[in-house]
Amino acid sequence: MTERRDKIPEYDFKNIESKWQERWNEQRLFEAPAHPGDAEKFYLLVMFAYPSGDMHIGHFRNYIIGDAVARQQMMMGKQVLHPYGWDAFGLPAERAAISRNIHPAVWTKQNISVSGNTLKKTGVSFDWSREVASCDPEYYKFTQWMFIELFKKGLAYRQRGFVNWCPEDKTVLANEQVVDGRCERCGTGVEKKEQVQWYFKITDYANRLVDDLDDLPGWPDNVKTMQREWIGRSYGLEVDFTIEETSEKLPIFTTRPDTIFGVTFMAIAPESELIERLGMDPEHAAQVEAYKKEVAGRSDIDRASITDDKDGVFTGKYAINPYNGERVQLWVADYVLSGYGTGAVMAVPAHDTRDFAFARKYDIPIRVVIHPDSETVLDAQTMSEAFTEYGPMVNSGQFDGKSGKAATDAVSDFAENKDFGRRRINFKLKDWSISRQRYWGCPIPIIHCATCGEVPVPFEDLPVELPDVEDYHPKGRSPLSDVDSYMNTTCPKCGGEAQRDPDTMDTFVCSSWYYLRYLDPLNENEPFDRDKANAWLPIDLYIGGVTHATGHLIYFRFFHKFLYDIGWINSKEPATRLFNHGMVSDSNGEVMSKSKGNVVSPMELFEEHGVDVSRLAMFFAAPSDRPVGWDTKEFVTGPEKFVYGRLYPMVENYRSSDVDLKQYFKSDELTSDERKVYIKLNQTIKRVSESFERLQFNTAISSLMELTRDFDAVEIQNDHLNDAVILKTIQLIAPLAPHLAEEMWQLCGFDEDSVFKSKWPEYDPKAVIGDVIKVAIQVNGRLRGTVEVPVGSEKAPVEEAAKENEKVRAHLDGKEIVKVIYVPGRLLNFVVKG
RNA sequence: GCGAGAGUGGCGGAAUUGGUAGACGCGCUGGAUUUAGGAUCCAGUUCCGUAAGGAGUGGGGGUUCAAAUCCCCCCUUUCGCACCA
Repeated sequence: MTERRDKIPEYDFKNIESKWQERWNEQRLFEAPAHPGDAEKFYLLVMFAYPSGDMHIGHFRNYIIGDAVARQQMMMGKQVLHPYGWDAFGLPAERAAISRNIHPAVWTKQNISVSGNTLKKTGVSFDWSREVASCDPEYYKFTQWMFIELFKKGLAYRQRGFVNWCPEDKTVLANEQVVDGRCERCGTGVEKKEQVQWYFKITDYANRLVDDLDDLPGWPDNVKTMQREWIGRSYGLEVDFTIEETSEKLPIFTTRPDTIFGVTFMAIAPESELIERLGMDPEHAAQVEAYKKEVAGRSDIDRASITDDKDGVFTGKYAINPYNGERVQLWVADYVLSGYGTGAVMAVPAHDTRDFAFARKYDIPIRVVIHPDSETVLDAQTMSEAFTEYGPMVNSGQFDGKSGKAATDAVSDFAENKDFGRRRINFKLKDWSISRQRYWGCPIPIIHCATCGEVPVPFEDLPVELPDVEDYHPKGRSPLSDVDSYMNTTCPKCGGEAQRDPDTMDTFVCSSWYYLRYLDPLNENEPFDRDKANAWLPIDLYIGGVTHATGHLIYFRFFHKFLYDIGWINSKEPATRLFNHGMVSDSNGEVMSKSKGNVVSPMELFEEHGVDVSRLAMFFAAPSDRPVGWDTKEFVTGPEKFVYGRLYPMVENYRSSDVDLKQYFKSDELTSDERKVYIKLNQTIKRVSESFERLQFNTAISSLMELTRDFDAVEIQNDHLNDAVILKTIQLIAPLAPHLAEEMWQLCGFDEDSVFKSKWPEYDPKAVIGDVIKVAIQVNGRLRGTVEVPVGSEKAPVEEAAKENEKVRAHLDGKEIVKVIYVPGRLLNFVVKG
């Protein structure tokens, strides 16, 4: 090995990496044209990142996965678009800046530069000419444009309502940003607060967001399931009950109309305005008031944890069931959510778990109206839990005997005919709250005028620039509201004195359309040119973490559909294939964090082992969708030996035979060793190509290791074959170890053209199976030996050969052969008796 | 609690989707080289057994000539949802 290394220049990764990075840059190898042209297009997108201090090893993994795909697609002849940018507005940047006492703008800019440098050092094939940062006025000008377009269509509206308030960050959070009742960012318990907020009416798109998931076969099922559940569509019936004395209607939503004769009480949410209009007597009114106060003091965390213990208070009032005219008690109960359905429920203790618990606690009657089947009879007195399945209706007058869908339909039809009810679809998904009372975000482009109301800023005046303020600290109201020069303006409509909206937008708004801006990043007049955008859309592969399943990935589909509706793009879904990469943790499976001191920086890795060895090590550690517990020594050793001991030294063996890479070799022109290597080569091409389709680069690398090992083990006389193996190996490894491959490619004499301009190898279909094949011989399903037979052998000769085998014979002796099963090219199984 | 996924050597992980389980790599053992260490190379490495042979893909059952792979029950684990009427 040492003698070999003397002949070729040592692999000096530092110089070689920067050499090729410079060259790619000069040649603009990764810059995509405005239109893909005649070649098939491939839009590869990795989720852009928030620019924190520096790149994490998890980012490193994410980007090299995309990079490998991009480079291979390029070699497959596609016109690839692989852009990158920065999700630069938002709370984390602002909080970090505050703790360092640096202005968020300065801090963000610094970090974009630091992270950008690290990224450039990894040699990822991003088209940097399309780089965007969501905090640039040229970018957020069009975030504001998006807002106004939504506003014009009535899909952006302002409303007073209960919001999730994080007392630590002093801002409102979207439902998606509240996890287990806590702020996703800082972990503080979220409070309910009433406030005027801007909302995007994403619920208008709820049906399509669910239905169109069926048109996304390239999305992982778990993400689609999560989105379906998050949107939470349910079909049911809205029925108007009536409040006894006031005759006010009390609509409720139910998915179980077939249980409506079992209603024994009603419950309304403590937040419901209806409570005030009930006309309760003073005693009950006081109890209800006390209960409301108590509930208001409960945090979301408490509410979530008391799932078993339901409580509530009786109002002293009654409601009438329109089906049977019965009067039932009306309660106020915490377990009724004000934000879902009508904020009131009909309670059927016999057939609903929650109602059952409540009824038992407060001694409310339980009435059975569904039986499991016609034989089994339930007894309300002795039931230990609610029966929540479908079955024939009983005690339900004219509906008795009907069950399941027929029952639901009959009961629903009845209500619709009598006009006291209607079929309805309800969603768990709520409108997207986007106002943030923070400084570092995209200003909301609305002017509040006393006479004209909410007036959008005219396009000519966009962007509404975020003013440079002294004090950007959060104080519970937007810091912008204290900046008079910003707030005071004139109404674009009437010219009178008016005020700007003081809030900024949730960063998820900024990240909902960035993939479109990449398609025309310098356009000053439009968010993007329609032709350019449609030429590249949809995204062919979108790579990112599962964490965004119910947040970003729903918002971004919503935006895409909206833009489709208003005629800006002609695809209904933004991305045809989604890939979730696995996370990187430390070797104990723990998240890397500065406080634990277990952070592995990609830069350290590059310094010590070079970018390409680091890449190979990461790829080799696990398939891309699985988590990796990173251990530098364990993971790097193998790939490093492979590169220095086997792969790179191949170049020294190159014979400059001027081989045509399209040439296939015929059996009779090769020795048997050569034939073996040729077959191995083609099997490897096949396996590596398949590995790329599944993004399973670990198996790609292992087959390349096998190929180089087998190649080293034999003497190759045929110069063309020798060189073909070397060149194709370089091509196959190129997307995974790009600098190394370029260097080797050049050492083999390809001075002019990048290996990425060469054509991805195709395998010789006649050479993926050897001429001779090993067939396993089993007796009663257990392996007793193997025989070598020519490819395509019939059963009889294989059976003959098998019987020659001593061990096999030993197991056949004295037994009766009942059956012989032959799987051509695989195995032969004797089934024996006795 | 509900839903989805996963469980294969000491470790990361393979297995053409029902057909020779453990590819490839790490680690380990022995040997070669070396003043020594490191590095490198060769051989071995699922477990029990000197061997013949047997057992073996979380556990138990089943289908099949043949199961890591398909079916049923259970255990463990990861993730998501968690009063959605």
